[in-house]
Amino acid sequence: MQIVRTSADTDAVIARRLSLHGVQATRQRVRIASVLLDRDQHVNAEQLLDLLRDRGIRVSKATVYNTLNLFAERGLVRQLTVDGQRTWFDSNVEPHYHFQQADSGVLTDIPIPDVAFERLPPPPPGMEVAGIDLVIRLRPSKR
Amino acid sequence: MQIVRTSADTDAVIARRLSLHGVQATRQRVRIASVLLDRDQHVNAEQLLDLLRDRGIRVSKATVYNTLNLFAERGLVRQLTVDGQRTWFDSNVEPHYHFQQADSGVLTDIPIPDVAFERLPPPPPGMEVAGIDLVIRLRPSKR
DNA sequence: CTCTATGCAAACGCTTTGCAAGGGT
DNA sequence: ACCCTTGCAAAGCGTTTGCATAGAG
Repeated sequence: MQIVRTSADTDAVIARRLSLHGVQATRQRVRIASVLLDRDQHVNAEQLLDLLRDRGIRVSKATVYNTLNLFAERGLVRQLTVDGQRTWFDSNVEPHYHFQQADSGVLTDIPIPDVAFERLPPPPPGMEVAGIDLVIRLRPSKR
Repeated sequence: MQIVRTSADTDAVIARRLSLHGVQATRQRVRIASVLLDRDQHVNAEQLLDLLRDRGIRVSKATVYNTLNLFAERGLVRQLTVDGQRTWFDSNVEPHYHFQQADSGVLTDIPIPDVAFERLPPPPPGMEVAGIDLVIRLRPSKR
């Protein structure tokens, strides 16, 4: 079942969500959020810029970068480091892991319950675990 | 017990190692390898350049980059992606995982036997697992 | 009215590349 | 002798920043 909302409605909902994360709900940010947080996805700045343009939303590159970083800082998106080339942002902020296609770099979520650790090393003295990043790299199988 | 070799001896050993990996053993590459592959370490291009300078070895920045990429391609080092800012190279090419200090970015090896998976998701159809990257992010503990 | 966000272009940091000179086999 | 490597400087690419203008509360 698909949920359809008027754009005004959606914007208000988004604006409140931003406020709750301590982010001032400006026009650009609401527009960016409406595209970025619309569904679970992995995007980089350029792709987001394209997505916005596709919908006729004009936002400067600088604002896209600033907004992505701000959203990441405030927990609206998760910043991923999977290749050294660009920064990826994951609109799914729930803990989870990733598959990555070696060729294209495309990311796919792995839900937490799909992975279980039987043994993990204790953190060094004076340190605690801040998070676990697990990436399963994939390649096309031979047969 | 520490193994001590004459530098001439070492260079010959290194040169053979490079050849075995299909890398032509030029002067710069042997020098770089002697510093880089000397022990298990995680370095980026700039750090390697500094290490070389410390030993009075003059190599251009371009050559350091070219050589690191070549070594990675030929399996002499492993390329790591842990932050989006720079590329790290790990002289330990045996499979293993990493701790990463959130503040400094410093990497520490986690030996394979220290981690055991109880459950892992099957790769999607037509794909096979090329590798598993596991990074346990650390922060100073509160108490 | 004040403070923050936005857009633009320039600056930045890391990495790659074009080209001429030098080195390996 | 030929092909590969090296060094230098310039270019490239993703990202950040300075500053003037526009917008939010």
